[in-house]
Amino acid sequence: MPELPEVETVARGLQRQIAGRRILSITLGKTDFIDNPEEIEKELPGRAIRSVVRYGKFLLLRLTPKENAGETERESALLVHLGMTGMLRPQPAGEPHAKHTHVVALLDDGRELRYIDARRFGRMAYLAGESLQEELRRFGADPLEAGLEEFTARIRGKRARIKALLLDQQVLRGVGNIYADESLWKARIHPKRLGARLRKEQVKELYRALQGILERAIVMRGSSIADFLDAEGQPGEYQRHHRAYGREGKPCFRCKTRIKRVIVAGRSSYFCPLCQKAPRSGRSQGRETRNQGQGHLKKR
DNA sequence: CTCGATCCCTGGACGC
DNA sequence: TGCGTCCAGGGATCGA
Repeated sequence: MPELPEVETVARGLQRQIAGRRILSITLGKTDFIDNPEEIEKELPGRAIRSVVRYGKFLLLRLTPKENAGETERESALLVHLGMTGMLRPQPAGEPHAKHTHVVALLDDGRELRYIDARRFGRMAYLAGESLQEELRRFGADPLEAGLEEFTARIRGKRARIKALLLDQQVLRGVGNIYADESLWKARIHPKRLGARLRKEQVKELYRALQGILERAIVMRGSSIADFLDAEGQPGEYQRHHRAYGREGKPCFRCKTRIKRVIVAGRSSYFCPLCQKAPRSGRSQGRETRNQGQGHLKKR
């Protein structure tokens, strides 16, 4: 499932492979995940791909203006969200199309940029000018660009559970379920803790954990757990370093306690029940701790 | 404001 | 082998 490190990996691969190429034509398959398919068919042919960058979990293919369009140069881009199973990669035009290939852009060097997405949980949109800026403004800070001050303000300024905040793209853009759980594990914070009730020191630990994990995951070209492949068709390696995500019942790397799984913010959340202390029970924070009195805390 | 529930979609795992 | 069922999850939406 492409999150920030996976999308960054794809963006870098595409930048290397297709930046500068001109789009000659567009062929669409199923379009129910595309905001404006007819505009894509009309606007993309003739434009070159100026650069490919990541924006949160989106790929932003920045485009040149149409050649003869005398209009004032408006920023234009193709936004691509890979959802759960989306893949975007250039392939020789002669190669057969994989199943679930829904968008094909013929490039000026004989290759095709193909969007393949079995579940179509992704999203694609052509946007320009103010509507592009408006769309980008909807999202929160990039976790790798935000300073500690901003991060702290965003986390402590809300009363939602920390897991929900990490997943909320309007708070931070790019974090998904895997890296949320991994960073909470590293910072020893229970996913049900309220953001507003974290101590400053804990927020700082979370900030450092999140940045460190994202950076390391980018170096390893992301996590391939289901079927993530980068722009070159290669899997990532970071799944070998997961400490919490997907490890239900397995021993915690710190204390050997079995990793537990609970649903928080509607998503599976993996955590160590010993290292990541649950919030005091109460209607506001969930009741996982109902029977964990002070009794056995210092059991020795 | 925040919550959970529901829907979208398909492939893979699992049970019989 | 071949069904049926459940689950995964990012994001939108809706009602509580």
